[in-house]
Amino acid sequence: MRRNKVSIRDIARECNVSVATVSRVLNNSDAVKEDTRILVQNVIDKYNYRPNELARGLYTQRTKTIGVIMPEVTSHFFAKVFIEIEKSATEYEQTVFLCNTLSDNKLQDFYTLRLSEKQVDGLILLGGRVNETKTDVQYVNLLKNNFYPTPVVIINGKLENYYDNCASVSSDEHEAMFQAVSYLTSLGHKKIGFLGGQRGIMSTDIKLKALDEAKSVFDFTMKDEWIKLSTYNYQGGVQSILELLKEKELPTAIIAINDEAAAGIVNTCISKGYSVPGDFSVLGFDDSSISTITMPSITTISHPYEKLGSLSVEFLNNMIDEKPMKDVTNISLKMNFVERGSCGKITEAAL
Amino acid sequence: MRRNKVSIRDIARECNVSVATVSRVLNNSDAVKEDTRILVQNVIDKYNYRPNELARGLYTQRTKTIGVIMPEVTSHFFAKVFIEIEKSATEYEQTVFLCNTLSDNKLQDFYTLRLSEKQVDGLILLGGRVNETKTDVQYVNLLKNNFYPTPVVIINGKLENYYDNCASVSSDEHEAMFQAVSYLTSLGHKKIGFLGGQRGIMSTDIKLKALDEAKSVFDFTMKDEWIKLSTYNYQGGVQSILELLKEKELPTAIIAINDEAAAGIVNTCISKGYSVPGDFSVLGFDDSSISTITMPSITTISHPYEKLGSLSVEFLNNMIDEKPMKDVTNISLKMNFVERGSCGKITEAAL
DNA sequence: GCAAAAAATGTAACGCGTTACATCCTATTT
DNA sequence: AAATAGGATGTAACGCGTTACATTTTTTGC
Repeated sequence: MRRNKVSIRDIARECNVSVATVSRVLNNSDAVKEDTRILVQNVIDKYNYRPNELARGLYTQRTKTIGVIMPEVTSHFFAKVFIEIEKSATEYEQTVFLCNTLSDNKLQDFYTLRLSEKQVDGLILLGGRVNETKTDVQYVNLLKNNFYPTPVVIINGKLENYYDNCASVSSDEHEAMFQAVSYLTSLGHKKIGFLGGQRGIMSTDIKLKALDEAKSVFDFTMKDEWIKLSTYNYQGGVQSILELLKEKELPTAIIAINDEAAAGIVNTCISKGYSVPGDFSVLGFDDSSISTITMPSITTISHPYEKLGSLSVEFLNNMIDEKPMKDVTNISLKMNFVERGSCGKITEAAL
Repeated sequence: MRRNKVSIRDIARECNVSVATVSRVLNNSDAVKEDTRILVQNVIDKYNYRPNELARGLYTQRTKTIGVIMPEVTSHFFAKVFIEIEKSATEYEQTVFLCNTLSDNKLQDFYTLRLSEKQVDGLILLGGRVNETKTDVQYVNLLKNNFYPTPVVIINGKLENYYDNCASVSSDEHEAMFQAVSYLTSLGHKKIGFLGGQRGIMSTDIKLKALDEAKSVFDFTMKDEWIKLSTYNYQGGVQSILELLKEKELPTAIIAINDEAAAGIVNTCISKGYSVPGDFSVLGFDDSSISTITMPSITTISHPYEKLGSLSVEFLNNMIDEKPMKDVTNISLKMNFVERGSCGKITEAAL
């Protein structure tokens, strides 16, 4: 077996003090005589000794570790949120386990159990399909039976009423959708389509619901044939716009599930000879890096990434420390409109 | 303090057996009478008991955890490699800590110590600038003093001769550069420029060196003024092409440090009224998702992502298990040419 | 039916920090 | 100089699996 690192007992022996004293020096706790402190610290430095976090965690019941479960970091949205989570976690002196489920429920279960065994102090769930569908019920049960009472924060999802020790942080996609419609109608668009995404996933369901509700507030139509769902990526955008273009009557504005899909839509329109925004205004979501790459660049609605990350870590830590949450356990944050080139005033041509 | 989870002793008590027996059931080790096994397993299931990995790791000196340190997951290349690392790690029953340094050396040091305290079984270093520069020497010393003897694998970097317990897995960017030049010269290009990247980082240094060496094999020129370095992203591509366009004489083919930069180059050329590949052939690297989004799409040279991930995890585990490495501790993998639309035969116009 | 071998199970130490409690030492008070 | 308070340090239990070794139970062989 590999040689062991030096332990607190080794340090204590060399200093002729007890392990308790070394521990006190390590944690700046209680009183240690200055002479002793310096003596011990010197030996610690001499050996580059650092306490074993496993042993520490075993006793303190706190690992200073949190888990993050998401579908895929290769998606720009998730990667960006992750970076913010990590930044905040570092402020709380926490390290994060990142688990990519690749949208596989089995893998999600597996990682959840794994994280529980690793004694994470808390879990952040991202992009999950936690609502009323069947697999969700199953996952919620797994959480209840095998993860409770470890706290969980869900980002852009719903877990309240299902798991006791939880909180949520969301982008207000409902309000964002109203912003979107308000903007598009102000440009003169009266026919709006929706492309990409998938029912059963929060960010699609919410947007569609909002779009429907917006009908009673704004003057526009949205026919069922103008909704083509598929996936959350570029290819999904391509597929759904190709589907849409088969219709006899077409909308003049298109809201895409996200910027990746919007990019697929923009490029496909252009290569089919349409003009964007001349023939179609295309609006994306997320402010992904891709949105500045297409020509025209994509007008989009961005998530409050930094807040999304920092608040979820803050909420999680409040629960970990069992601090009162001031009744706010579910928060919804405003999304930000980013105007670029893919939307424009309705033109003669489009009518 | 939060209530403790059920422990192996609780299970043992309820079963009227010793903890050793429960442990044996958990690990399928030694012989346990079938009756006992079933009895114990039932109680384990009843309580959804799962052993505490901290305690296990404390004794076995193995945490089944590895660390990955990289600049940023928001970069597509790193995210893709990470996904592959995670897949392979899962096969080895390992969980991974992901640390993003945001290219900050301090943060890199910090995370390295953190991972050491967490007793990771091994570390994979990605995109680091480990070679002869000053900060590297400092980092290597940190590894030696505070991380050794935990094994380290570096992807697309060099650590041999600096750290004892290490291995490396690389994309053969040198050979890839020869492929690139061979391809471009075969299309008739005799003037090749190089844009993006940064000296001191392996993937830039190697490419420039290879480009230089290729001069004696292929018939082309590469003037110093045609090399404009900046960063690894879209903006870097934009900046460097704008710099290049100020030159009196211009190359007809451009090799970009990666696809993000290539995208910036392609789009900038187009918006300046040039044609790609009519006026400039642009070749990228990495096969990032962005390369299929620009118009034209970007001809690129891809990394063997899956191998990069799986071999680094395999090497790491060989070192963890102290298996002989058959003398292969540094491996270089062939990159793959992906022909798309951004390169073409040299035209009259470009001459 | 008994001895010996084999199988099953138990005991207790171990890995390594942390901390409640005990003990010892120094300084202050009278 | 003795008593006391308070500061400094030590002792040992604890958290929870694992495993070497010891002990008990069962099986095998004759």
